[in-house]
Amino acid sequence: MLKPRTRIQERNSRAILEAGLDVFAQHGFRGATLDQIAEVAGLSKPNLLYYFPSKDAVYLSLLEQLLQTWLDPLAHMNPDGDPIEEVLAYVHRKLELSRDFPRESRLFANEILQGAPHLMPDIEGPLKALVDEKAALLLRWMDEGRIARLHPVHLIFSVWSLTQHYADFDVQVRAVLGPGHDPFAEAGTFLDHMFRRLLTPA
Amino acid sequence: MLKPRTRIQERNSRAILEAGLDVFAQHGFRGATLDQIAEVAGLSKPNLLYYFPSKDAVYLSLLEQLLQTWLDPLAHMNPDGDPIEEVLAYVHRKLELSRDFPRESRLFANEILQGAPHLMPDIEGPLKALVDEKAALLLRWMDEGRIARLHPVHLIFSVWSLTQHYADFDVQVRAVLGPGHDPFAEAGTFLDHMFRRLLTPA
DNA sequence: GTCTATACTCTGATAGAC
DNA sequence: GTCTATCAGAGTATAGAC
Repeated sequence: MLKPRTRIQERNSRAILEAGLDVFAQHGFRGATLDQIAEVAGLSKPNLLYYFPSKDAVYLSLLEQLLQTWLDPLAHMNPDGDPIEEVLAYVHRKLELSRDFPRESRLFANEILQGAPHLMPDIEGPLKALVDEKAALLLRWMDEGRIARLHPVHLIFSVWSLTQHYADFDVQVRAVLGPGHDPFAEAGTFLDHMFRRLLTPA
Repeated sequence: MLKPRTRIQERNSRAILEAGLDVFAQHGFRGATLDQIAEVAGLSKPNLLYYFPSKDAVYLSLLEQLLQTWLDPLAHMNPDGDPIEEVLAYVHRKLELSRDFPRESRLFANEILQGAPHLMPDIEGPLKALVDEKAALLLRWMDEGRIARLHPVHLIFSVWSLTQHYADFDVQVRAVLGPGHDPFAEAGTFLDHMFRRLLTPA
């Protein structure tokens, strides 16, 4: 990406990333076209390529920011807090991400569906390391009898899948619920209930 | 699709649909190319187009079969069975679908991520109708005090998201678990535990 | 910095030989 | 039924005027 020096460059760089997020999230890397991204960004295609040297560069620039944002809620699970409230706070933060950044969620989903060709190193590295760390914490809480005993890694998977579903399958969720629903508000109540019930020791 | 009349036509039609499933599931509709599908199928591109008139025709042919298979487990939830065992059986059947037909799951995910341009009528029609029917059944069971009270539609969403996650995010699941794991076997145990705990009346 | 023009490749689809 | 050849259009990317 061109290092932004002027306000115009700043604005156009942002517009391209915004547009790229739209298009890549909907159609995946190969399904997205520079034509479409340029149109959404309100630029000509050559002008887009003045700011980013290639389609790949736009995609990679988007992915770079993504994983950090994605892992942040899990990283904030506090070892010294109340176990059940910590997990619930994590669930709610993750659901808020789905609500506020659905395109980022779908971009991530597309990348994984393609076999994670760009993100695999990050998944096997920092992501796995963080999950291992937090799984150990959950296990300690289970050993201390403060939350119910469950496979800690699959517990984390369940938080991911349940929250991301509301971003990635948004159109299906809304179509099935019908009009007059607030999917994310209902999901918040539902998931709070669900995990509280699940985690409270027997 | 060409109506198969000979064994060769039968074999080639199948090979094309198999290959199309591979490629569409990984790259989505726009990201898939006839070149790649033909290569995977072991045919030339013109020969592929002898069997299917267009790229669209291959994709639609795959989608047609999909929804029926996808809804089948939910349709089989029996109003006269034991409520908790019926839901658990549904969860296990859905997880088996993820294990045995991961490409179909990813094809579906891709279609929804794109905004369900082809499947929306089926989602608003038969799928919503089936969910409404089964949600009413779940609600009856809740009213009778035979399962815990939860939002029935979001309960169904939770089954979808938790089971499909193991197909759609397979590479991530395996990378995070590390070697020496059987994701689907562990998920079966985990989800059985989870829903039993969740659904048992207080 | 942005545009027009264009090079070159890929993609979906067709024609016609065999 | 399958292949080679090919077309028109879309796709990524570059050159060069302004």
